Amino acid sequence: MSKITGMEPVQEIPPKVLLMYDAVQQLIGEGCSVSQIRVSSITERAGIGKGTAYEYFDSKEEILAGAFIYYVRSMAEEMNMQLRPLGSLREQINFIFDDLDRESRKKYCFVHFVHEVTDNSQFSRMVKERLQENSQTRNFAEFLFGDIIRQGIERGDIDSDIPMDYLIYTVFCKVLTYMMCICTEECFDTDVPALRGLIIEGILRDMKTKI
Amino acid sequence: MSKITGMEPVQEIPPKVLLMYDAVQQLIGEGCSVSQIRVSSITERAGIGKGTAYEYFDSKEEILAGAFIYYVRSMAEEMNMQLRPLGSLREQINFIFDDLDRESRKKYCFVHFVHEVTDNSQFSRMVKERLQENSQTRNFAEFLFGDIIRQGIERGDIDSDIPMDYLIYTVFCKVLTYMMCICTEECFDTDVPALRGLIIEGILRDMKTKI
Amino acid sequence: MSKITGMEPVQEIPPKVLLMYDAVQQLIGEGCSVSQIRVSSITERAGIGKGTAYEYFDSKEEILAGAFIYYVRSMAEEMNMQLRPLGSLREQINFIFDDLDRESRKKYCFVHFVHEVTDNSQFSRMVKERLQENSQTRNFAEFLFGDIIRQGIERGDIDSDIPMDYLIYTVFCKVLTYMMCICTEECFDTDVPALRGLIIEGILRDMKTKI
Amino acid sequence: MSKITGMEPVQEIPPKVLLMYDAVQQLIGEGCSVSQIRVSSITERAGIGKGTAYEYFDSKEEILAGAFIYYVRSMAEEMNMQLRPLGSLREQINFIFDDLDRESRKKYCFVHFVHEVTDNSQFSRMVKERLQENSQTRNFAEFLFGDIIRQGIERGDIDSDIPMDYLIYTVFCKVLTYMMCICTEECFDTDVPALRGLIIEGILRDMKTKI
DNA sequence: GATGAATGAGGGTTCATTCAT
DNA sequence: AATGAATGAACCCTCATTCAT
Repeated sequence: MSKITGMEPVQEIPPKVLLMYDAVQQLIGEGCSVSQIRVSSITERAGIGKGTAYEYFDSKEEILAGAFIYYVRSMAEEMNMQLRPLGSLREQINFIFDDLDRESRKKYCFVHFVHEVTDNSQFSRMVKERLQENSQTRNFAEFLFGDIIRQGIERGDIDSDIPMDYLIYTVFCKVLTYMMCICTEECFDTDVPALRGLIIEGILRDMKTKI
Repeated sequence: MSKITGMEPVQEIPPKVLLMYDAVQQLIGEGCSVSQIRVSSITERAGIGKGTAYEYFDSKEEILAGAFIYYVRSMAEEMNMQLRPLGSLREQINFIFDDLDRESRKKYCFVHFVHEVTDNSQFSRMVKERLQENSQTRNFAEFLFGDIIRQGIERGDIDSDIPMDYLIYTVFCKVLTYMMCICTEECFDTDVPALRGLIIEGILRDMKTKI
Repeated sequence: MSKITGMEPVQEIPPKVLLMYDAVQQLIGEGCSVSQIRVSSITERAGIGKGTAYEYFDSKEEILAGAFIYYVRSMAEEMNMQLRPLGSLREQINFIFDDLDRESRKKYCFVHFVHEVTDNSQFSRMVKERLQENSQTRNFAEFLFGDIIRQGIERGDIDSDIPMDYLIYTVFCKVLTYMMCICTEECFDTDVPALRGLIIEGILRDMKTKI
Repeated sequence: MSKITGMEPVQEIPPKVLLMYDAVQQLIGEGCSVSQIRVSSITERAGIGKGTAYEYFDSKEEILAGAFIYYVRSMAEEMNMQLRPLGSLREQINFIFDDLDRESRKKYCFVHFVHEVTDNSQFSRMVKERLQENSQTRNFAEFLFGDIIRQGIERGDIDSDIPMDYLIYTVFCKVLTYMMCICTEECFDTDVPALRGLIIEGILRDMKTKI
């Protein structure tokens, strides 16, 4: 049987695979680095047999790739669903930040996903290629934020003269900045709410400023 | 004997330990993920015996922690040495970006370092705490960019009303964004030079804009 | 339900079991060593479900035992059918050798069968005992070659003073010699046709020579 | 470090590797089929750690290949050492048969070795090629019996007009036949001593008979 | 009777760590 | 101090077997 890649339509993903994806997210959220994730910890969390993992995937690496790809896809979809109804870019960014505040698992998964696609490992390349092959978007930042930026342009919140790539990377970068603040706040006792305000103002300014 | 922590004064670091640090940087630069780095590959690169690694460090994790900490320390020192003489923040940022363009090893090491300090793993916490304990700076972003920002404020390039944390995180994340662009350009055919210009303008604007 | 042993009368063997026996022969003929044969590869070849195998057999070992036993039984029967009409021992041996030349699958199956009954493993013992229990012959060499030797004695081709065991082992050994030649000819570029002639002359001489 | 192949000069074989070779021979002699031999059972017998096996060999298959090759090499060497002083081919064959009678381990190892080189598996091919590459002999039968046959020709025991290949295969297969008799005697109550006599006479006759 | 998804015991292999030299 | 052969715990993966459908 052909194996799972992570690009399957959501409704076609077998339930046990969804349980595995969720287990990976839990483990990442709890601070396991990718190398510390064991196949057995995934299957135990998922409540399935170890052998079952290999019914759906060829290797541990494939499991992780599938889980990561599924994570970005569902994050992108979720954002589009929840953000579209909101009336302004400011509200949308606030919603994203609230979401990250609420669910630390999401935060760590996002950070990990960024790690996976920015190092130059074999695994990284594989995940990026697979994501690209099967979607219309050119990069994963566009995958995540392309829609709300296009909306913002239509709405007039965003200056249409600014190159799309810059807009996307700017939003991506500011979101990442906020995430770094909240990821390291216990260590570096940062005044997170203050920075949050500044970050949001920064985004809005960048989106409106002609170059 | 007490072991190496990565915080030793540079002149007190044994030559074999420096060889090991360099080996780690080489491996990261070549696309090894941290989990793929073996103690044996480090010692082979360093041209020393495997047992020797354990004369200086208690475990593989300590080796990596030492190498990472040394990397940030020497990057910070190097930046301060080379950037101080430059006359403006713009020139300083350009110098940093040129440096990253030139040496892909630095780029990947930096990205990896960021990974290590933004996930919530045991290892990450240990590295962050050790860096904090032994330096006057509050977080690693300040460790890297604190000096040039303070210089910019003195010089008048940067608005002194903006909170220090915001300035630091902004520079840090813009630099990170640029690195992500160049790390993923083979995959996502991004127009890197164009983005570079926009990112630099963005930094300068963020540094000058009263909130 | 009582399971298949390999000793069933041919017409009582269920069709799916025959498909499995054939699959085993195919796999052996293709160079799979017994340890490399998987239950799943047998059932896939046979075009049946994996679970079905366990309707007929208790274990993988039983499947292989059944297949081996069936193989020798049908080989013996086939030889007797085809060899009896031939007029001389020489013609009969030539027929056997032609047959082995034609079908490499037979050759490898025969070699494998010999392996199975000459090592001193548990499996080997089981196969030998089962074959003995259910046939009148005293050993598998007699099982295969007993009939043509008895024919040869009646016909006068073979000296009746020579002990039966010796006659049987001699034929067996010479057939095995020929098989070793053709099994290793690619490796050792042997002049097979020349050796074939010598081997046949050797058999005929051994069968006629008083001791 | 480059790994062990089984073709190393005897004095260069590390002691732990010799212990492993011996363990393999013990296990085979006790009736383990090759597939039943575990790396852990080899290392336990050898009294070494499991990891140590992989210091010397790349895989379990390599361990077995090395052990088999070493077995044939030392068998050949031993035979040449012990058989050369004997005055006639008859005495030499008798010596071989006595040896096999005495040490059942040798018998089973020999039979197993023959299995390994007569099936058409990947492993078989590898062992044969390796043996051929590194020795002057053309095939493994010559490897074992070439010397005593050449001696016999010089001495006049063997007719020099008979093709070498035939002589070699004949001796080889008669020896194999004897081994099969003694390997299966518990099962098939054969009169082994009687057969032994006949087999030896058969060999001598085959060696002297012009074609 | 037939199936194949699910299982988990068990094996091969890796690699951080030790320790005798 | 330096070494690297030896180790064995731990992990990935396979595959014979089961059982609900």
